[in-house]
Amino acid sequence: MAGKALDALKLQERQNRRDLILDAARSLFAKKDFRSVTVRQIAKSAGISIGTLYNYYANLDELFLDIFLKNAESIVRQLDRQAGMETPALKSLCIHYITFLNDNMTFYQMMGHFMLGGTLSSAAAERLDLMMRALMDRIEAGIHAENIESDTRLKAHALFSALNGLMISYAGYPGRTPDDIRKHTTRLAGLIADLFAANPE
Amino acid sequence: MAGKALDALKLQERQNRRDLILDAARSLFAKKDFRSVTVRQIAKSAGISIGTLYNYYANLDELFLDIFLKNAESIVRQLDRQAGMETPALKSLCIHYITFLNDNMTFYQMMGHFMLGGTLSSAAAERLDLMMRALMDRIEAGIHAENIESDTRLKAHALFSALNGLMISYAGYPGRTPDDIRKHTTRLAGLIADLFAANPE
Amino acid sequence: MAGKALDALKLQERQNRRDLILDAARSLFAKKDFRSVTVRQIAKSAGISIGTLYNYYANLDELFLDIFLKNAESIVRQLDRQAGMETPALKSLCIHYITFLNDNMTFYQMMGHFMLGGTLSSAAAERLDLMMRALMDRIEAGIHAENIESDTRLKAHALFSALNGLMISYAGYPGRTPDDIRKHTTRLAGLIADLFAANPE
Amino acid sequence: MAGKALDALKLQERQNRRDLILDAARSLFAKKDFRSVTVRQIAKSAGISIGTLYNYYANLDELFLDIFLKNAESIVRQLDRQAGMETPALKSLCIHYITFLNDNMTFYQMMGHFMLGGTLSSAAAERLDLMMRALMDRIEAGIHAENIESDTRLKAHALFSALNGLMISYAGYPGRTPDDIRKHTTRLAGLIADLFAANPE
DNA sequence: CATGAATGAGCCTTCATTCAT
DNA sequence: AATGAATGAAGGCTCATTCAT
Repeated sequence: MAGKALDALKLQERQNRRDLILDAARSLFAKKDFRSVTVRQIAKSAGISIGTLYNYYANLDELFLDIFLKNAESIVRQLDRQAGMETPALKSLCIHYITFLNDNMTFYQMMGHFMLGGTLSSAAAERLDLMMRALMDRIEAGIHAENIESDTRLKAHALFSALNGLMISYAGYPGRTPDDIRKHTTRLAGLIADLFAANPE
Repeated sequence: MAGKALDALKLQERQNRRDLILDAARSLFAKKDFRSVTVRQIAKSAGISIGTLYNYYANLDELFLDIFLKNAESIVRQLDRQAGMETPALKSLCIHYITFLNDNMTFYQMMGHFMLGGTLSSAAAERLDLMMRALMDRIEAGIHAENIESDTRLKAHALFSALNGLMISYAGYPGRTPDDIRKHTTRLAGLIADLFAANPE
Repeated sequence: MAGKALDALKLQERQNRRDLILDAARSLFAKKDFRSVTVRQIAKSAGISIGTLYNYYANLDELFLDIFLKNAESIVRQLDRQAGMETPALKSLCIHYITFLNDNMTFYQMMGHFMLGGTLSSAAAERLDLMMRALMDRIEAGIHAENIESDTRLKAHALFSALNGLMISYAGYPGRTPDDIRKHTTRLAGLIADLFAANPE
Repeated sequence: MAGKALDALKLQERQNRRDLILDAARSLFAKKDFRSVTVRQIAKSAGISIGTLYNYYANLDELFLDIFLKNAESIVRQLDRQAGMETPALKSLCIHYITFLNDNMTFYQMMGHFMLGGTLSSAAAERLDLMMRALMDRIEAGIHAENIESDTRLKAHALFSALNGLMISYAGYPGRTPDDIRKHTTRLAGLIADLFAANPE
């Protein structure tokens, strides 16, 4: 029993370390494109050696995936928290999500990285898939909340895509400030939500 | 006057060279992710030296931008050609565009590159902006064709984003073949087009 | 006196642990080149921690040397066992030895490691020297068995070298299977044995 | 024609550079085990950058192979030069070869590296094979010179192995000076040569 | 204009060994 | 005695860009 408790402690300690590394990496991502962040920088920023970092993550992509999934969990939790509290439900959900993307560009960049270019291990691919489904569930729930009954999963896919598309289309638009971007994408998210909510069946 | 003609000739010659390089790069992109293509490979594929390549392009990003814009021109031309020939107009346009993205993943990846991560010179940014506007004009025209009158530019933005989003959300989805992707994104594009065409004003 | 017995027990226990580690390492060498085996792998394979391994061996080279010497003991025992049982004695001995080398490439690679590149402590060097002499004694005995009387130690050296040389010259020869190697080296070992047995004094 | 001459010049220049790198590497090998020599050290010693080194050699193993083959060429030329000039021919050849090995331990270490552990490209394997055959031809010629007619190729293999074996068996023998080694291996080489020359058919 | 050799900072990753617990 | 996390120097290699010819 003591052994079990010890193991739990160790596991906790290990998770703490991983979180430390994760936070260090995230703080770097705030300053620059995540693809240009190096192992050295992350290790230094976390106050550990390079070797130690590799004790916790087999390679950079695993670390990146962990951050991505942490972020995804976070947005899922946020959506769950606000579900049913605001009306209209779908519009509120869309605006929450697009706000999240504006606040977490790294999440969005990583989505692009893993979805377009990445070479994922099958274990990693599964984790990614699972998380995407969880996210999609919330969006589908938002659609249900609008009393839409037909093709809800498909519509969730379409809506999810449409929101994601706002960022690739406008996030780095030359000559716009982050605040401009936020306003524009939020407005467009609202417009898109309305379209989906209108339910022209 | 002779000088002028000579200049024109030179300019033409220069453009020919650039086209040669462009085509070489494009043929490489067909085989592999554009971020993993090296200058050496492009030069070799174009049958010129690295130094010569740099006589025509100041750096890789300029070359990439050129390719991106060439692709954009191409899709604009395609949209112009099919405009008014097929009905329903907007749905046809959307499916054309998503088909183009499926066929030209490099275009899409570059859009992500420039919109999310890139550091463009202001001249380059302007060229990019101009081209995006031209593309947007066609989409707006498609919306007009559905007899939608209000907020057409905004809706064009929303629609453009929604279509782009399909790729980042589903291209590369683990376990799907390119053909699966194509079918799914085309279907979703149709659904999105219908929503926009429904015009619930 | 009780202390003495306890000491002996401890010593025995210690030796058991060393044997455990040795066997783990050997089983790894069967699968891959010994230079590419890591401390971590050996520890894991032995079911102990890295730290514990270092309680029993000051460094990797000491472990390697121990394995080498264990292997050497083994071949010496084999030669003793078959001595006088087969005729012609020398040829039989040579074929036994070359068979052993084919079956224990690690032994041979380690011989190369220690004889060509290694930096041995003087204690280690002495252990190595002792074992080589023991091996040489058996070869010299084989030469005596052919009624050769002159320069027998020198001839033992020459014969030992000649047999060792078969491996560096043919093991790993590009395009040959392990079985090809075994046949070729065995045949050559027979030829060499005949030359030494011919005794042209 | 000018182009051809220019090409030849360039080729020559390229070869000069490779020779420069080769010599730098060789001078390092004189001081330490060739496996512990690094790319950085070789580049520095050759007065060039790391990148430049890689312009001439795709990887370290290619460089090592080149050095090995250069050395092999050198011993082949030496054997050709002395062929027929000294008697007894075979003994002289053997002593020449063993002297060469004593003077060029790196050659011997590399032989071990490529024959035992190396991962050669097939092109490299072919170059290696060709050179080994050339060397073997000389040894076979030496056997012919002793009026031995039967199994000469096989005997060449055996003799070649026997000589190579002298080094792995004695080159690093603990407590011996290089001069001790040289004397002992030379003496044994003579003994071996006599055995082969005795031709007990 | 064309060439392509030269550059070298920078990349990710490995691994024998140590030492606080 | 046993542990295994931490270390960090060192490894081989890449590649956009420059510049002397």
